[in-house]
Amino acid sequence: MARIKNRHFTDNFFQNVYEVAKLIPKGRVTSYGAIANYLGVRSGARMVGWAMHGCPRGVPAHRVVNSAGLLTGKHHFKPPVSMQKALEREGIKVKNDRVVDFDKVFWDPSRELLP
DNA sequence: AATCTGACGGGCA
DNA sequence: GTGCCCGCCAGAT
Repeated sequence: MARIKNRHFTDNFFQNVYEVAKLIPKGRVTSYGAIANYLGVRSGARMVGWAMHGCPRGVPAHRVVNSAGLLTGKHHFKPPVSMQKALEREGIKVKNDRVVDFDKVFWDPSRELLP
């Protein structure tokens, strides 16, 4: 697929991001890059992050962290600690803004979710 | 129109 | 493990 550079494509991309985010099982987390990869945009991790900037209600944005398991987006929550709180409430342990056992709670849409 | 920034990722020293 | 650089694309100024 050649690069499609119109608004329609980005709108779909944002929608897809929200859909995938909603599918993240409770007690699991995923990364921006994983979602981008699942959507076919290899280097769209930043776009996923930007999509979360306007995440509608019902989208568990707190379950999306960066590839290192860091809660890089916590500063966008009010209060910022609410992200960690939400994760801990679901059984995910967070220490020093980092998800403990990230490899085990990691949920890869491309692998666990079938197209 | 040009430039900078950003809830990122991967590669390399 | 840590730090720096580059690529990536959409908004904001």
